[in-house]
Amino acid sequence: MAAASIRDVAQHAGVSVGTVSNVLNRPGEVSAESMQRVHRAIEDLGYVRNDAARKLRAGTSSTVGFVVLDGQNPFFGDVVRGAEDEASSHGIAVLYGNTDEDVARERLYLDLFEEQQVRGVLISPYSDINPRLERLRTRGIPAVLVDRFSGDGRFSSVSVDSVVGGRMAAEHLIETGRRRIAFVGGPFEIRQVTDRLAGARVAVENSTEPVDIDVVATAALTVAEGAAAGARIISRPRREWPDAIFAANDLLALGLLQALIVDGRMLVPEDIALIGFDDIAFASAAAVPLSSMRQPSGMIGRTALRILLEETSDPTLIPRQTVFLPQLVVRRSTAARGTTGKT
Amino acid sequence: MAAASIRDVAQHAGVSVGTVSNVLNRPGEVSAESMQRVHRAIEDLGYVRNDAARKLRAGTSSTVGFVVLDGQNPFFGDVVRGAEDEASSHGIAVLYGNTDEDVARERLYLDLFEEQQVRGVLISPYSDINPRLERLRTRGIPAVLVDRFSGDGRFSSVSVDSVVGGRMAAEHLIETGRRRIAFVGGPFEIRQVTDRLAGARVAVENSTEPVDIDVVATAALTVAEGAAAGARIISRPRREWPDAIFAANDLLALGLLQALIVDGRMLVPEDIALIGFDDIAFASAAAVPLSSMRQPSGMIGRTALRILLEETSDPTLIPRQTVFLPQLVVRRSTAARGTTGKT
DNA sequence: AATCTGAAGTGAATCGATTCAGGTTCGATT
DNA sequence: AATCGAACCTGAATCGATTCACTTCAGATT
Repeated sequence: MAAASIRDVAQHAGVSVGTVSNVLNRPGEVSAESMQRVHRAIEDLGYVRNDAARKLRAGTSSTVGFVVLDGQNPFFGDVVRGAEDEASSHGIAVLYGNTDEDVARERLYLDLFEEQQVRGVLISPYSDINPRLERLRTRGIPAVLVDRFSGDGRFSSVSVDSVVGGRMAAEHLIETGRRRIAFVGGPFEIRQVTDRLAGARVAVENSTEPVDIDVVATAALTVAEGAAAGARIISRPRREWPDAIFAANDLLALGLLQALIVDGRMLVPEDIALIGFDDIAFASAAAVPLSSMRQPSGMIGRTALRILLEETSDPTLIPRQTVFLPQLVVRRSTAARGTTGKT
Repeated sequence: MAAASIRDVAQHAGVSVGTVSNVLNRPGEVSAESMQRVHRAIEDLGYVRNDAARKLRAGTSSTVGFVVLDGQNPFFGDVVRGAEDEASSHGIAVLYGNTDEDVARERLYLDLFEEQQVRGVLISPYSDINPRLERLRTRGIPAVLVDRFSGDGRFSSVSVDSVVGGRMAAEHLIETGRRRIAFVGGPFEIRQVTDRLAGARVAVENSTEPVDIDVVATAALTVAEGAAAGARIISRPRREWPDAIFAANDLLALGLLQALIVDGRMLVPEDIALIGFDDIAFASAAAVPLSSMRQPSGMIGRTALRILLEETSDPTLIPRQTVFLPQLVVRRSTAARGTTGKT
């Protein structure tokens, strides 16, 4: 049983294909009578529009591609979710691909999206793919960078100011009396990591008190790497133990927390404060609820999608950089020493 | 600058469009000479295949739709990931939509996938959509149910035996000396929840020792609901405290764990054992590493996709139900009372 | 009665990749 | 030399929705 085409519908309703198309696309220009008959026919035949034919003719689709860096990180899950919400209110679907920090897959998905003639592309880039995105643009497919500031201003971007976030986190640690801060994060190819560290350094330098900061490098932003980093910190001679840790993201922080609790010699927050970044859902659910720099993740997705749609409808728009400020969320893991603080 | 079409490529290379198509689709039937010239031309013109035209002609695409119940749950993230991996090794892309337990969105995505003529649909159903799936099937679009046994055998499914899983979890609690078990879960519209409880009841009845089990209902399978349920349990008179909790999934379990630790009167695992279901990544990273029933989540996704592809290539295949057994993962949260067990 | 107007409708051309019946070339075989 | 077949190539027809120049016709205007 072949699917019904627009021609079948036209025949069944006793009108021309043009009229059927008008019923579907500009209902104003059709008499009530035809309208009804066409709808009947559609119902009877179970007709469903063939998107391929429509797309071929129109040269564009109602799909948007999203190339995500790390689908396992709940932070990106929230961003995708926001984009999806916004998209579905515009009748647009999000096609989505995971790169897992793999250059080949990043390219694969961009090719795929180009073949599919998506309306536009959201991407949290891993490698430097500006040239690739330029080419897409000449094809009429705009792109918006997500969670990454567009340094050269060639594309619109939606991100969070990681430098400010890093500064706020470190200032919070200093204000609550900490003086020896360890920054845990890596790899340093990831822009956000270096920015957060840079921000923390600013806070340290601006401090009226003398504050130390040292760096513990990790190979990835995962729970496992966080736990490993924790073990390394614990194995230091006791007098070199920090009294605060700033983790580049919450996954690391959760790993660190686990390592510290298992070891048991340094209590959080009594002996050592711990703060993460992203404020994923699991941060507040940790055994010691985790302080964190909240990113408005859903909002990032929504905004990116909205900007993308604006650019598709007016290609002359100049790229604009949207930067949100992160927000300090204080929970028990950074309570000051004397405090019995619960959250 | 209009994008180059296959005709432009043919002209540029001095061959016919048919030959260009052959280069792209059956490289064996083309001389090395033409091959090279066509590839040159493709390079020069920056040609990219128009997927819409190809799909229109072929009547089918190389895309698969995945309708996911709860994109925020890391368990589904892992399933999607597995499906994606398998798909990409077949040159197939996964289009993915989140229903968030919303009937309207479920229908929306199915409509969308039908218009797009996807190859097939993976779905973890929320409402009863068998009729809708039947219609898709008459259109040549097969569907595979994910994480849900197909009761009437009309569709293939890939799931985990939740009854057995529930039994194993409860047996483990009983074997390690627990006698008063609380089952935390809900809503009971979700099949998995009732199955897991049913399994636990079987274990209790089969036990040679007298074992109590009672049910603490939740409104959703989330961390927040878990914490709330924990508070309710703690507020009971002391002699009615359970000595073990079986949570319907890990999100609940993590919430429960947090509530118990914050309160501090019941130690895990000394006073109360805690086991979850799914074995998401955060389970092992919890402050008290969480015992759980592991579901082979990635495998579920891979398998579902593989079955789907088989059904697309041979529509006469009879639906088959694939059921995995969950696996008990013992960590510290269910260590026997005397033990200093660490994991 | 002749003419015009606007609303409603028609149907052929179009988008670009694929397919396949038919054509050409050329070396091997008889 | 004639015949054959394999290898390779050609190009028109096709998929289905959209578009737009064109037709139709009821009713208004002169």
